[in-house]
Amino acid sequence: MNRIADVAGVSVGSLYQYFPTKEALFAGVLKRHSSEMIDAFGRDLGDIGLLDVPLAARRVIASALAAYAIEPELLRVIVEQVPHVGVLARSAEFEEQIAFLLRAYLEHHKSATRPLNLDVAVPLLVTTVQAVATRFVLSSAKVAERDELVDELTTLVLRYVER
Amino acid sequence: MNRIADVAGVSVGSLYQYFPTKEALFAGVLKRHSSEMIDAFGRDLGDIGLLDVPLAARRVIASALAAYAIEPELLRVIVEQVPHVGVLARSAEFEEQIAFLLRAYLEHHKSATRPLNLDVAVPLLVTTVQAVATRFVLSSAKVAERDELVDELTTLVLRYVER
Amino acid sequence: MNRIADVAGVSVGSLYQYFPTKEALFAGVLKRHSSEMIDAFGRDLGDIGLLDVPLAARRVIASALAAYAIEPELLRVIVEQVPHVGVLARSAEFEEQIAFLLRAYLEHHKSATRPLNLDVAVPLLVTTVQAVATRFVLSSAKVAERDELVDELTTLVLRYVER
Amino acid sequence: MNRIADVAGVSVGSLYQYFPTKEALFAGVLKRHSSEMIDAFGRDLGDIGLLDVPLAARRVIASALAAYAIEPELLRVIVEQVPHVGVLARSAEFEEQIAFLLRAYLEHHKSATRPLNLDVAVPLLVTTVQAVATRFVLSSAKVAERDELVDELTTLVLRYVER
DNA sequence: AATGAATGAGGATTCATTCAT
DNA sequence: CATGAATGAATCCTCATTCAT
Repeated sequence: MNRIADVAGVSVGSLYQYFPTKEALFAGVLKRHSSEMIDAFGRDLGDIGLLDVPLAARRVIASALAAYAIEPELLRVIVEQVPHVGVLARSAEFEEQIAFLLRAYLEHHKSATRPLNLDVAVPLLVTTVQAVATRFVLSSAKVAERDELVDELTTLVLRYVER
Repeated sequence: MNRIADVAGVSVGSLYQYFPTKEALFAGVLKRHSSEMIDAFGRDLGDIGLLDVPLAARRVIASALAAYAIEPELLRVIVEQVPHVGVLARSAEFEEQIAFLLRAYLEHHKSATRPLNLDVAVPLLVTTVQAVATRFVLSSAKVAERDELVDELTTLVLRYVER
Repeated sequence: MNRIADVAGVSVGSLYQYFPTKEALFAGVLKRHSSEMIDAFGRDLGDIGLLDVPLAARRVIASALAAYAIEPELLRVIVEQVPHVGVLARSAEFEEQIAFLLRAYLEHHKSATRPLNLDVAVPLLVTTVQAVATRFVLSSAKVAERDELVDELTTLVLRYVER
Repeated sequence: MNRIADVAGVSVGSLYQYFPTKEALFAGVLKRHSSEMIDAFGRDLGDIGLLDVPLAARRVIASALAAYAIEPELLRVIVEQVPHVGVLARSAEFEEQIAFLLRAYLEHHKSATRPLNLDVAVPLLVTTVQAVATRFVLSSAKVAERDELVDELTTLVLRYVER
């Protein structure tokens, strides 16, 4: 906390005025990161209502990947250094959004997909996207490779839900 | 380290005779866990040479999930508490095994699958299985749900690779 | 460090705010002791410009002995307990002062002394005074004996340099 | 102690069979060093009965210096690293020998010297020789300089006792 | 006598948190 | 509200010593 205060250019005391605890501060950082991911995702996504399913899927996946990449250094620190925060809790809020969106979408296009148990399929797909996205960002791969990865992820998802 | 020694029923000094450092001890635990996962996986897998592709895939996935589940409490601690060890590195050895096996299998059955860039497809699938397995174990879901999850994962994988 | 903090009536943490390391604290104590010896010596010495050589020599030697005696307990601890600090380095700063003064004095009164190789004579005399002074202080001899010792040391030095 | 045992090629247990304590081991090393100094000194000294006083003095001083130099590395460790052993106690035995010899010599040649308080003069001279010898050895000066130092030390001593 | 694994008190250092100014 | 010196529990690690084999 002292080091953080130093870098932030304030005193420890001030830091504690805003965050009663180290964990609270971490939670704040995580929360802000989640929000920024959600915002970036929303902006990037645009209006997918007019797109057909394959294109919409690709757009969603590309936007999700982009969202995970907004702060690579922070993501790395979160994944590698922050204890007490399981992978599951890391970007919880963002994942909930994606899950909510995906579930709504799949329910709405029910007739276009094979019969799915959404309680299983949705977490499965969301976990997959989250894990692949995280690994991609942390591998610091070239941007060029992102398109190919998005293609494959899209294929994976589409083939899975297809009739 | 003192606490660990206490619980282990030995003195700190003895602990340090076997592990020169706290990190060394952690590394040892992780290594043993990896080995046990690999062993369990190998035993569980049995001979898949005689099975057709769908059954083989299901068996591999089921065995992998089971491997992740051999020590749920330890997996939870590893994922949630051990800093400096990214998700990616956590069960590195086990993942390498799976990746190696999968790549060999896909190369061998090349003609039975659509054309795949294995440098992308293999990490994609391995990451997926690892993430889903980890989440499943940590969610402490009932065993009954495992079969359904295995079915879905198998479907996901098979549909992804098939022509 | 904990014990020192206790005795000092502060917490370990505070101690570490002023001395980042145990060695730093030791260095600080040694430095202060050196400074105090130098100050005491300077005060005690007064103006020896007006004195003839024998009297000046006696005054210098007496002041040096007095300087070594300002903190007998500390001197004992320094000599007997502090490792990594050779006798030679112990009161390095003070000795340098004495050496500097002595060399200047001998150069200035060159004509009054026999020809001397100052690179040998100065360390010889300084080492002698330092060793005799230290031993005297640590022997906890009565003060009465100090005068006699000063007399003899003065004789030793004067006879050594005189024509 | 473990490290010492390793280097010595024995087990800690064996070490403790010969030295009940770390301090006892140090004492043993110191004692042996003293003895070796005494032996070397005796051999080097030879028969000074036939020499005149100046030559005898030079021989004694040269032999003393040589004795301090028999194990420079050990002397350095003793002086710089061994705590709980004051300068005074370091080569106690050897110094006692020198002191005994010097006192006997001065008493025997009483008529050839100025009147001396041997209780002051003997410790003074012995301390001087010991300090100068130690500093000389630890300064790792070239051997060539030893002769000059011996000359000066001899001059210092002879002029001090001369009528 | 030799061995060396086991012991555990001791000690240096860190760091989240408090609180008087 | 801000400051930052003070706090001290907690933690990692060392090393002299013991003792069963």
